[in-house]
Amino acid sequence: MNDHNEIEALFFALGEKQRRHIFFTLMEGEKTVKQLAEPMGITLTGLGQHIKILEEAKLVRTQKIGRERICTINPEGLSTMEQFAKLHRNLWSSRFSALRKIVEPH
Amino acid sequence: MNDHNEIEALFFALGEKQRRHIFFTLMEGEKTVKQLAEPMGITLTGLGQHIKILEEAKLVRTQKIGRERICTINPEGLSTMEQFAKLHRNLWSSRFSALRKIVEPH
DNA sequence: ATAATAGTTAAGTTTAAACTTGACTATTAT
DNA sequence: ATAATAGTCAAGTTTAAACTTAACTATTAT
Repeated sequence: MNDHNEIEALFFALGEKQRRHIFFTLMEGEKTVKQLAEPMGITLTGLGQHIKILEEAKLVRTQKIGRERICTINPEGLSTMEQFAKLHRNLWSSRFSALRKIVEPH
Repeated sequence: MNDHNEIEALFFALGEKQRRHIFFTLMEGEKTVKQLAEPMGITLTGLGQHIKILEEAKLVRTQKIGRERICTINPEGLSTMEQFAKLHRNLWSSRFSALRKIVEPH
């Protein structure tokens, strides 16, 4: 399943506090690697590693303009997350109502 | 913000491979701590620690019946996740369309 | 009553992954 | 041309959190 790896990458990426912070910062508008790293008190290398993980999860997009890398939100990740949550909530509740039919027959 | 801590707990919980596996296993039906731990090749203690984190994230519910602890899915976590994804996707796309208005005025 | 089973708690160990360093490239500014 | 800036890469260090052990409680089975 290709879909499964996408979900794995998504939860892995947002499972880390600093990456969640980067994501929420980018929600307010695009930023360079430098602009993200500085207020976090983290090296450019460290930030670059986080960005790569967020990109793999399709939560962030980047483009290199001149010597700087501009980072923006990629809505695809959030969309995948919404689909996932919706699907599994529905799967579970249909299973639950099937159970109710057995436990409470009439 | 109370809401923010809920999200933090949610992503932290699902950010770990073993906990995602526990979650997907419970989607198929309720299991005891023992039943979850054994096929994973992990101690009851280790599993108990994961379950506690999943409970705090409202992804799992447990009840102790006799000497065993029954674990089931708590749909509240998935619901919170869906709301979160929907809200932020909308926030971002409204910001994006505002940007398009400036960049492409007519 | 005793043994076995299921789980819990505190404390220590191990490991994955977060983070840094140092050497490097590419771009922009002086 | 040179210096400064922004970022990258490989390799090593550090840390958070995953995991275990050992001693314990509570419940069920013999």
